[in-house]
Amino acid sequence: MSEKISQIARHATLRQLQVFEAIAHHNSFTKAAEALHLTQPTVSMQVKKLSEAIEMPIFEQIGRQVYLTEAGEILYETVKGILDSLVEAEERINRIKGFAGGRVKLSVVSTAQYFVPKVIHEFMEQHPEVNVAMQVGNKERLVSRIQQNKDDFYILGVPPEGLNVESERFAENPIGFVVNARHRLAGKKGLSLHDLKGESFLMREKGSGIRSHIEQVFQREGFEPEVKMVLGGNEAIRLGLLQNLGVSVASLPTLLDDIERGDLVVLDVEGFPVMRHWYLAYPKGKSLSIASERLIELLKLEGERLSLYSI
Amino acid sequence: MSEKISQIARHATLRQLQVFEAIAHHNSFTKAAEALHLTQPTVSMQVKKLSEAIEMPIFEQIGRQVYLTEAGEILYETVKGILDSLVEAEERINRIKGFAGGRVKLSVVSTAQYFVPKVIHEFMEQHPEVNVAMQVGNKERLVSRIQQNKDDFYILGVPPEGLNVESERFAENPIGFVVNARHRLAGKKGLSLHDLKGESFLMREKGSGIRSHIEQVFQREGFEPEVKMVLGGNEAIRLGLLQNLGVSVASLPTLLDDIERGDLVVLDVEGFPVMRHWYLAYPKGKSLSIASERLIELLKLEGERLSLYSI
DNA sequence: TTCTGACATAGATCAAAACCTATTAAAAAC
DNA sequence: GTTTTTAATAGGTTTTGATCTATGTCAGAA
Repeated sequence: MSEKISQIARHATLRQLQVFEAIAHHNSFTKAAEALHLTQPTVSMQVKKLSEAIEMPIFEQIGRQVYLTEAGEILYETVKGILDSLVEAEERINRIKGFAGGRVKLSVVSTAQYFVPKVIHEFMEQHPEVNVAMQVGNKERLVSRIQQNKDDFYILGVPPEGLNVESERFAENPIGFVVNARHRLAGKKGLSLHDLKGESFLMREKGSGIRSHIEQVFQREGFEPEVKMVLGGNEAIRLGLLQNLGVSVASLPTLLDDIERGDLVVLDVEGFPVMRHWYLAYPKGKSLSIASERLIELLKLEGERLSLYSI
Repeated sequence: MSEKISQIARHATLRQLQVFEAIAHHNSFTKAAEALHLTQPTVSMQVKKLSEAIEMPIFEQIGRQVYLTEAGEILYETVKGILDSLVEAEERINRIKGFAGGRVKLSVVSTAQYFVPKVIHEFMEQHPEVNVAMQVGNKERLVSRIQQNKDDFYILGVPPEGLNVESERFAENPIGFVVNARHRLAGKKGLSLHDLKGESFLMREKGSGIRSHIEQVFQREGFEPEVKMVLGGNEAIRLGLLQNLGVSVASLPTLLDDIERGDLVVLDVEGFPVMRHWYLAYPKGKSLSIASERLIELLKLEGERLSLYSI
């Protein structure tokens, strides 16, 4: 532990150590002065001060040569190490200033894991020297991590409240009716909820954020779907749809690939898609690294791209 | 190489690093201020300056907690290392200030090797943590080492001239007639050179410093000894004397043990012993360590002890 | 809402660091 | 013995470091 503060640290200065290093390196006060663009008396003075701090001579002059004393030699080894480590630290910091070598930590709610990794991948191709660490968790876990300042930023499905964070809606998360392309309703225009009566429904388990949200909408419209299957997890819904087992209400971005490929289609139902959003958040006072900012930028771009599908 | 001087070293101060370390350690400006007996604004100011030196924030405040930024974390690791290494250097230097851990290097002319090691041994018993390194060499070699400032100090048979050294006559090196205790002259008082005529002489080889010195004395007195044996080296002379093979002229200190034990005796010849000396020398400007000074002190004591036998 | 804890800012003082120029001192080289 | 090289000393200026008190701000806790 560096609890004990040394006399040296108390009374010496970094400048003195630099000058000392130069002298020891050149074995000459005058040469060191030249190298540092100083006058010779200046370096003499610095050495004198440093010697006083150490309470021992650090150089001895024999003839017209200077030599390190024993104490000087000990100090020299130390000082070389110190100056080198400062240079190294500075290099590392410069690297994170200018991108390379930095790391970005983010946590996302589980529903975001369908599109964030793709963006991270893109980011890492552009900046291979940046380390990205993504955590996935439920809302509770995210809130806890935010409070502990564990990550650089977060992606959530609802704007966090009560926490002191900057948050920003950055992508639309449209929820819509999806069917297999071969489904009999596929492609039909101007459907209303009533046209869906009697359809087999594939629904997420109770407790899913999406399901509770959708149920509110249905209730408002007085619509009661005939639920054929309750499937846990988004992936199960997706597989059900691909096998044309029925209609589902789902977050469209998570099915984007299949929709783009034409295997699944979004039904044109009045009042849908219902719009939810993704929120990007970070604690107030957080100083984001350039790398983080760049990744956020890419996420927003992807967010905009996704939003095209909401129209 | 620490040729490149870092921005940090240019603009930061050791004090700032200390304060920074304390804050990072306590995760609090206020706590750090207390620990360092400073006010909170003071440490805030130090951090601000340090941040400016680094050109990056090093702390971020989230709620009522402070956290290191990424740059801060890099800096923290470095700073811990720096402060620790300063403490360690200081400890090492303190050890040589107060004896332990130091080293003493000396070079002696070969004729001194009969009594110096004994003193070194005594010194090392008193200060077991000091390293002593003794080189033995002829005069030419010693002069070369002096010029290169290779050792802390030197022991020679003549005061070095032409070199810029402090030198001090520190022990007498009496040259006298020695015989076996059973020799017929042993114990006789008030002898003169003429009483030695006809005695068998054991002499060092030509070229020995002692022999040439003695021959000058003999010549001055018009004395011409009957040399029975010429023996190379001090040890050969000693063995010859122990076997009572004759009279010898020798450096008494080198035979001290046998004389004290009573096996050999010094003859009481008028004008003898002739006095030579040992000289202790070190370059002007040399800063001697405490350990060196202590060893020199012991050497002088031994020198005085030896000198008792010159009376 | 108000209170409290924690850092930031402002303004000021004092000490010291970091330089310089000019001169002195000492040893080595010529 | 004079010159040259190299460091020390003296004396002075300017900058900046280090620190204080008093006050402001802001988020979390009560």
